[in-house]
Amino acid sequence: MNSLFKALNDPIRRDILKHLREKDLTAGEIAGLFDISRPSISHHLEILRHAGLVSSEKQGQFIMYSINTTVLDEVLEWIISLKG
Amino acid sequence: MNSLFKALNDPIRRDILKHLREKDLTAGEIAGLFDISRPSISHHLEILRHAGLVSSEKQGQFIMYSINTTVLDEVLEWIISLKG
DNA sequence: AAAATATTTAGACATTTGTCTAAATATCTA
DNA sequence: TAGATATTTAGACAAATGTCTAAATATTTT
Repeated sequence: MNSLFKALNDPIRRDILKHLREKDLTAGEIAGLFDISRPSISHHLEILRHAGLVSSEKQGQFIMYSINTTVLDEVLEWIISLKG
Repeated sequence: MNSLFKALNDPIRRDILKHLREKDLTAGEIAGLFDISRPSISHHLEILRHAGLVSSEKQGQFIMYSINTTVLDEVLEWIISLKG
């Protein structure tokens, strides 16, 4: 729960998720979409991965990232229960 | 959007919202529910207020806080659009 | 095998965040 | 009007966060 809200609390990470919604992307492709360094993107991806929001798979020398939205159900339920 | 995710990214603030869901509370009553200082609670309340998640009304020497869940619709829509 | 490419890890650094104590402001009560 | 109560504001400080450059690891290509 904590790691989910934490992962969502950054505009770059939210933007990464929006892009991954369209299609899977390699770390390099994701880095190319933003004006920050590759190591910084790598760090953001690790936070998203730790929250379960993305998964990664090594494909040769590339690493392909995909979104996993099922963990967001927990957030949805939390918010909905608050709106009750 | 940013201030909303930021406000939600703290367990104490999320807990304050859960309590306010039950009934309106004064700043002092809220402070009594947690093991941190009154100024810290005051600071958390200011962040929630800034995000539009709570509103406050002065009642004599007290300040009564209420939850406002309508701003959460924006978050809900963001998440749902991500789940597509 | 060496060079090139893709990505992460390590370490440094400035900014933001959450907490505290002390002081200020406002309201109520004797 | 004093004193008590409720809350915030101000300022300090440690910890967390986001960024960077340099170096390490792994894979592909020549």
